[in-house]
Amino acid sequence: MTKQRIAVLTAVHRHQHSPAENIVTYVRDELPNITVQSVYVVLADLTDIELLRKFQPPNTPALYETRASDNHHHALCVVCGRIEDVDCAIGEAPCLTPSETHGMSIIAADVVYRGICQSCRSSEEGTGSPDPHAAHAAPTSSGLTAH
Amino acid sequence: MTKQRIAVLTAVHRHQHSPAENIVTYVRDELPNITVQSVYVVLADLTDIELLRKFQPPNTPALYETRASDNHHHALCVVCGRIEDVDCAIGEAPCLTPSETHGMSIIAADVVYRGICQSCRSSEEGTGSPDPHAAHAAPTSSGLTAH
DNA sequence: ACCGTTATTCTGAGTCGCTCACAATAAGAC
DNA sequence: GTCTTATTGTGAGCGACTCAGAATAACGGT
Repeated sequence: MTKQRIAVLTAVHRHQHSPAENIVTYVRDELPNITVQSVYVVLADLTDIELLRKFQPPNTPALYETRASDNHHHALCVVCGRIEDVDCAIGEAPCLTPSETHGMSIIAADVVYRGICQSCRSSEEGTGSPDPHAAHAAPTSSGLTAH
Repeated sequence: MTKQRIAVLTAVHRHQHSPAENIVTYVRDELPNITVQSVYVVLADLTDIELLRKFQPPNTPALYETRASDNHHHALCVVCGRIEDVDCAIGEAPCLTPSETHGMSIIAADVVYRGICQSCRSSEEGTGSPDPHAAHAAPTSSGLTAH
């Protein structure tokens, strides 16, 4: 447990669902000389130890969070990219009973809900045709992962 | 509807869950001069039209399949990387009722079941400690996406 | 059939996110 | 306080994909 690891862990703890690149900037507040590669290594190590969980949505760098051991899921706003944690819907192991597993023994199910978050929905109501480009262009006050 | 697009479509149809790179080689049986970039463009176009569906598991290039309109899911063997289609378990829209959506209106749920397929399970039974490295190293007789 | 317009494909370079090999450094054990 | 091992830092490199722009091919009208 080095100071770099603790710094990365607290950075992720404070900024859930952050990509590695953001973690670097957060950690550099404390350790200005830490390198990008070290952060990648530390993130991978902590993920192996299951102190962190890595979440890889499409078209996005991998995001890290500290809720690692419980098997929760994620809701992803397709407009602004916001991500929220979602607990299992149906009991403990929700989607763990697929209809036909082709002989596979299932370990876990990763669920990604795609939807539109409240703020994006209200800002789209005024617009005649919603402009998905605005989402990627300007993450205004709250960045993609800062909420 | 050009011959390139038809060739790509049939290639994906014949080789479900194939990455773009493999599609290139398949298509080149018919159109030896097609370029990698064209295949990428065609795959993106066909995905937009919803003639294809793009599936992006972690640590793997994007895979394409022709079952595009139905919202089915995938089971992924964590040892050999084999992928099987899985229909919805609980009714029509299985995991579409998360416990707390944080104000998001959910459009769809993508589910990835992680497990171990039958052949990997039987080959691991002999081994004292299962060696996950072998998985990435040698996809033995059946390649990662050829099954 | 010919021509023009638009969509599709090709060429070649470039980007992003991440990984690798290896040297330098720091942390814990004796 | 040294020694050994784990952790960081350095710098290059890779895979998968994207982009800008030129060349080509597919329709639609005459």
